[in-house]
Amino acid sequence: MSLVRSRPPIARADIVIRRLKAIAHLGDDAEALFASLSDVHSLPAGAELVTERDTMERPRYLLSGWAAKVRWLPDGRRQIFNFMVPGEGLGVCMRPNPLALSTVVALTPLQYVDAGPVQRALLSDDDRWNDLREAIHVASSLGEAYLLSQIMRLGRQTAYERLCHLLLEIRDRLLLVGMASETHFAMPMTQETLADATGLSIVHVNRILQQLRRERLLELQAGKAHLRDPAALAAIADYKAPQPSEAAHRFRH
Amino acid sequence: MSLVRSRPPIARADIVIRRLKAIAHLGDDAEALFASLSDVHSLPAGAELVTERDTMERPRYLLSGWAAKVRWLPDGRRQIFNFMVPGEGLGVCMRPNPLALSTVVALTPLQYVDAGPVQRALLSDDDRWNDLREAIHVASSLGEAYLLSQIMRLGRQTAYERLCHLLLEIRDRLLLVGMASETHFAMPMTQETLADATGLSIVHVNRILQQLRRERLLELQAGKAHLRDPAALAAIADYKAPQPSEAAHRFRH
DNA sequence: CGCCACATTGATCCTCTTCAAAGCGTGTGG
DNA sequence: CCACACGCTTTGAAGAGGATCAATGTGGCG
Repeated sequence: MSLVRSRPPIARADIVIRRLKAIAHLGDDAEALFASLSDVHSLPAGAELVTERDTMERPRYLLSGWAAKVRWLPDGRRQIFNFMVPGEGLGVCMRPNPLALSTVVALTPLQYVDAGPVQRALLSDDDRWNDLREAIHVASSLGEAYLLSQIMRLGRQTAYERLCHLLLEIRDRLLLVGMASETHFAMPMTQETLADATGLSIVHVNRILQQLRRERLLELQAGKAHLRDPAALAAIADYKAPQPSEAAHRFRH
Repeated sequence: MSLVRSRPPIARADIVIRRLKAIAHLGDDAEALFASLSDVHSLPAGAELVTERDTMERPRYLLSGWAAKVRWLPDGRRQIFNFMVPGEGLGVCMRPNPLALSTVVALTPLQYVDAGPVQRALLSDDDRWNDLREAIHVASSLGEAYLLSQIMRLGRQTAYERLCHLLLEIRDRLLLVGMASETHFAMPMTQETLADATGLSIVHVNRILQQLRRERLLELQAGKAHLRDPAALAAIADYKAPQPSEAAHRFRH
């Protein structure tokens, strides 16, 4: 597991602040806390950030690149539970998972920052961090919503619907951190990755993507996604965006 | 939504205590707190305990009967995210979900108890409830593990494997509260319910159950399940029980 | 140039769905 | 006590969605 500590941290936790501000209210103290995070690490594609059943190490925030929470069956079948996009946290929670429930794999080269200070703030009884706790709660709730969407896709949607739904979810997650527009975003995933996320075969993913292309609903090439008709895609997939901000308003008030 | 308050509460929260003690260490204070819960309600089969996107009301513990967290697609397709068996909690968490992420439906007539006092203890800053917080954390972590198992089943397992896996998981969850032996437990579910949980059609569930019966791996009739060869089932499904207790030991120490 | 990872295509197979009907058990009303 | 209805299970036949196998195409890169 080759950890490389970048001396002058190019990537900063700004993206994390952006995300948390998008889903909750974050005070100046909390913002300063994130801005002070500087223990940045890099990993190559394919590296494991976390190994299933290991004790969860230090909490982290992804600054750049993509990761996926995965599990394998003994015969090699792989399922992706969830993606991690920049700005999202890993093991940062009021409930520090003692044992990792899944392996986390880098899908691309990535950078993350150690969130030890955030974790300490969370677990302290200092009221100054109440808004931070709220934001983390909302983030955690969002994470659960993503898992439920995944179950819905896998259990009751067709291949066609699954892909539309997943792409819309990814767009919205990138939208939260300012890395997407309504119609365009970077998606550096192979079709194999998409297949492991949607529970399909590579070949079938390829064919469905071609269909979506033919129907002028989607372009997907060179790591760039272009949703040519987001409304149509949402109708196909019965896609509804989670409402984190509304949740934030009601919490603790 | 006909709520019936039973005057002399026949069902007590003993089963909740039993479950939490099985997955964590629970002090006398916490045990007394649960024992004092007395606001018991009953619901008929088919009633909704929680409606998706409603604000989450009072936290509860299921005392008897079965429930399921579900979501529907517009055309009527239904997916069950997770079951709830007696002893399990709903909305009891350091993170009180502001908006319910799924509808919760009573699969059988059931009883639950209002857990307002538990929630207040959790959110207080009284150190006396630290072990309670730990137990709730472990329970919440277990809940997430069940969601991940569900994703694995739906995404990458065959119908045959899914049913074996799900039945073993249910057995273990009932085992936690003393409502199952290694091989026998009550399972008052229709095949339709099983289908909605496994993402299969009713007809196919029926055929797979028959196959398991023919192979002398399983009996399932009159609401009773009999796993005739749990080891073989586990091998088929690559089933591994979650380890909540080990987790509990490491937490906060 | 040649290698490698990834995308694409065609053909065939099979798991699972759908549709339709018939059995079965239980509770209810006449 | 029987008739009937209703919910659930079971069975058969046909069809579709997706998997698998195998090969070819394509682009980046040492």
